[in-house]
Amino acid sequence: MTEKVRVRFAPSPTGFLHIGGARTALFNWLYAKHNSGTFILRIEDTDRTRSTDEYIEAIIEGMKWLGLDWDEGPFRQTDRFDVYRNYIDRLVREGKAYYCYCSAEDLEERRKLAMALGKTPTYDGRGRNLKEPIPGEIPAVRFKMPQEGHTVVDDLIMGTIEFENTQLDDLIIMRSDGTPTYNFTVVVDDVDMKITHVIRGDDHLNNTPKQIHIYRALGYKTPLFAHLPMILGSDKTRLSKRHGATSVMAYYEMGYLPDALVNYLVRLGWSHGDKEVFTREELTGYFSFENVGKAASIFNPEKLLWLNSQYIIHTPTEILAELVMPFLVKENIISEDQDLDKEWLCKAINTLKERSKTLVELANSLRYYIAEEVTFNEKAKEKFLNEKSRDLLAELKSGLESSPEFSHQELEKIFKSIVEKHGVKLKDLAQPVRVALTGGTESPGIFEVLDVIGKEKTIRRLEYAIKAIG
RNA sequence: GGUCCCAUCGUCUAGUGGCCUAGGACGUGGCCCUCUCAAGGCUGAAACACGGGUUCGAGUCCCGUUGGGACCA
Repeated sequence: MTEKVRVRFAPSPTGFLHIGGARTALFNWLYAKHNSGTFILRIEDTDRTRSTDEYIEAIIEGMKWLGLDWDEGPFRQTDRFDVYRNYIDRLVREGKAYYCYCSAEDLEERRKLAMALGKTPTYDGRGRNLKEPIPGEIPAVRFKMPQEGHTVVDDLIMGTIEFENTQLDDLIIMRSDGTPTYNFTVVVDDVDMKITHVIRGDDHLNNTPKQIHIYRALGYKTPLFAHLPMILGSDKTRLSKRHGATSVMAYYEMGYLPDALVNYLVRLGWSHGDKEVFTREELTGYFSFENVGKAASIFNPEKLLWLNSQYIIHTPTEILAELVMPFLVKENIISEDQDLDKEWLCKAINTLKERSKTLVELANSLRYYIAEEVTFNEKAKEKFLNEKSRDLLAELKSGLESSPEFSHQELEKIFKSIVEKHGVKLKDLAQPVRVALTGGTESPGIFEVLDVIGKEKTIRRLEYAIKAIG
């Protein structure tokens, strides 16, 4: 009864994979997975002047990072020019398209004239009845749109939308330079690739009736359409560089986890009751267009950051240890060939994972565990490394030196005895120690920090701090 | 300019005519926990754009207004 679902993501390689594109790709991927269908990656590079191989690579890199694997492709339109040519010739032969000799300048002039008269600029179809080619001129090819009646788009998300055919201009399907146009090539590609569901941004909604007529002229059944609402920036305009990072890979560099970004993106427009955090399995299991909203949504970096922190907390520490390595190098915390003891690193990360919203933050917090020397935050030093704390630090140092054990319980005992002896609060000791060991006033629990740093290094740092007080 | 789409807290959203005194999440205020910072727990403020209908009853259906967005060049 139902044919196998085949969907595609068709970005044009005129830039990196951006947030909006990634969301479109994601919804296609989810729909394919949900229906055990096929997900196809197609590169729309007909615009040769703006398309580059670097961007193709970048898009593929972004897709891979997000874990949106495709089953077929990547296909490239530039490999298919002959195919388009054949279809265009056929349409002309069948009288469904015709040559148009109007130059771009003529058209522009007439448009201006119409605007000046307060009329809607439309193409008048003057080439339709041309019997003979005009010698010496290279024509474009226009598609004959029906001139009466209406066209219905049955959209899986937007519902039923009617367009008056009188509004549909005879569309250029091949420019005079021989290149086919977008609205034509998508249809041909989708037909050839047997696409069953066209899932794309709703910026394409107005093109859809035109495309439907091209399907019909070609003699093919139209696919089902699902137009996704747009993602907007904080000022409700199209998401752009003004709104901060829009390239997917920029989020990798800022230390985001791909699953967090995917989770964030899917909740932009789609929902499943009150649920906020999903595994991939849940996502592919639950996904359906019925729960996709129609309204555009605004990209909210704060919520993404929160989700990322949640994903970091719930990612197994061993995996975090792998993921953080490149960031340790990039942040100059370790050298490229430096190795860290895996077990120790995991212990360190365990104290930090619920305090890190990104991998970059995690890496930077690891700095005081890994580095040989601490650098004091000036304010912290001033406030906590002083005459008052010197004796306490010195006493702790000797207490640690004479203790055979370095366990959490033993440490707590040593701290307690010093605190009691001096009649001070634990924080009066803990904060100076914290500054001595980490350089700052914020860190995991002090006993955990001691445990990770180890006896020797701890004593060395206490010594150093005492000296610093003078 | 024409056409098309959209409209619930600041943001993402639940809501498919009575379950809504409008729920959840991010963010934000307060409190608790506490050696700091987080995480966590509790708690507060915060929305149905407006105006008409339809209906016993409308956030939910219809029409209009306003506002936003997209496409066509």
